[in-house]
Amino acid sequence: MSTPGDIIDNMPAIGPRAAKKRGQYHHGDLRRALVGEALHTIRRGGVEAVTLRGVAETLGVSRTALYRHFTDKNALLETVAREGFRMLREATVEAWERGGKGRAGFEAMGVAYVSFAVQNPEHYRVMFGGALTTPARDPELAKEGAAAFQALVDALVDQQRAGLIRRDDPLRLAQFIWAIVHGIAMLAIDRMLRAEHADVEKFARYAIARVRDGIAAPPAAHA
Amino acid sequence: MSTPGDIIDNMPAIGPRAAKKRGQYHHGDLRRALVGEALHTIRRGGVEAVTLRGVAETLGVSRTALYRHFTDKNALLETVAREGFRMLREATVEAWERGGKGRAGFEAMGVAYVSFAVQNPEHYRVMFGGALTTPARDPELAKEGAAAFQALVDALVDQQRAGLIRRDDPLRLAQFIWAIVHGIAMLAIDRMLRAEHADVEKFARYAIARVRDGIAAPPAAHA
DNA sequence: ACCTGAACACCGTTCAAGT
DNA sequence: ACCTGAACACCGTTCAAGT
Repeated sequence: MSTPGDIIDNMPAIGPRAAKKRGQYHHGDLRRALVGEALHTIRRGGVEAVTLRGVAETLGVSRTALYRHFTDKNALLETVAREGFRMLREATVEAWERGGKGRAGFEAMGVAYVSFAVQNPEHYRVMFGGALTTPARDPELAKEGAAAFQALVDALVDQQRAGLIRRDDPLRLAQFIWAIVHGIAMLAIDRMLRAEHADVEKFARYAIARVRDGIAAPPAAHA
Repeated sequence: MSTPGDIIDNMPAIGPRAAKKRGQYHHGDLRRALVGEALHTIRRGGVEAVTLRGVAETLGVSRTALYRHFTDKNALLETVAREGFRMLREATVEAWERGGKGRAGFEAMGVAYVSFAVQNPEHYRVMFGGALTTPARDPELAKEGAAAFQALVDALVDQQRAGLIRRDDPLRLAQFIWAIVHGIAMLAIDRMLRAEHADVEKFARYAIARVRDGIAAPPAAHA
């Protein structure tokens, strides 16, 4: 066990550390602190390790203080998931652009997607995998998820314009690609890839290469 | 809120069905009954709906009777997962064979995989998705999972021999295909496929067609 | 507004005891 | 062998009360 409250240090800090004195109100942005602590716990031990009581105690706050900022535990996890989609989008878009777009950029984008999942397995599982009680999705979460997906659509349209990819419906194409990287990510996280192919990034490159052949533009039989 | 204890009334009351008389031992195969009841509950409300207390009560058995047949709750869920892999293997192999193997059979196999997942979403989630506490996998579960995977490898090798598919490492190829159908299945289960492509089977056929082009044997430039 | 402690209705699991 | 009830150490959430 680490000392309680050591992640709060990431926050801009209102004072030396953020710990509050017993009996006083919480210092500053409890909402932010709750999300940060939940994410920290998720990284260390998965969603199942998150208990409202534990989070509150680490933050030096009463067990029910959370309900001032979230309707319930699920709402807290939804916020964590939302943050994950934002990070995923930023990682993939940056890879796409730094890779110079086109073929190389697209490969980098795919690798970045899988890498994010493998490096943040428990966080990724909260985003997908049904850890959320999702009868009615949080609209903010849906929006962030849609934005991440849109980045992929944009990259595909760009390549279609450049004549690199067949001109199928971009949404359909994007879902196809998404299913592949998502499948690789999930299998890798669940440790279901054989030892020979445990190098996930390498495997991702292989997959992207194979898919390339499948979605390549037809051999230029234009008008 | 309902009055406490009124759920017991749902039981057929000690007669027609297999319910046992109060105070007596369980009729026959309690182990089987536990797995069946757990699966039933999973289908209706997901893994989270499974409580040992609830399962026991439905079966008219004490809350701790389960521990005579399973080391803990996780062991029960592992058995449910194992059963899922067996069903998945049977469904895919049958599709492959009834489809006449080859191209058509392989497409049928892929569709069967995704269909199983979509028709048994909560069961599928127990098989993957980390619902299990899997620090050390149940060897029986691993075996059943490997058998399901092997069916895919076999189908690929068969097609390689028939010159339909490029002669890459079959294991690698199988993992690639698996990632795709798994990705489609998970996204479908999580309701993340757009309305336009909500017809999962159709979408699966599209994906398989695109992948076909990527894994096809090179245009016969042999010796 | 924001926080608190006590209380409620749940969990999985252990254990001494019964047949 | 197989089953039992009581008990233990947990949960998320509600609620009247405090500042």
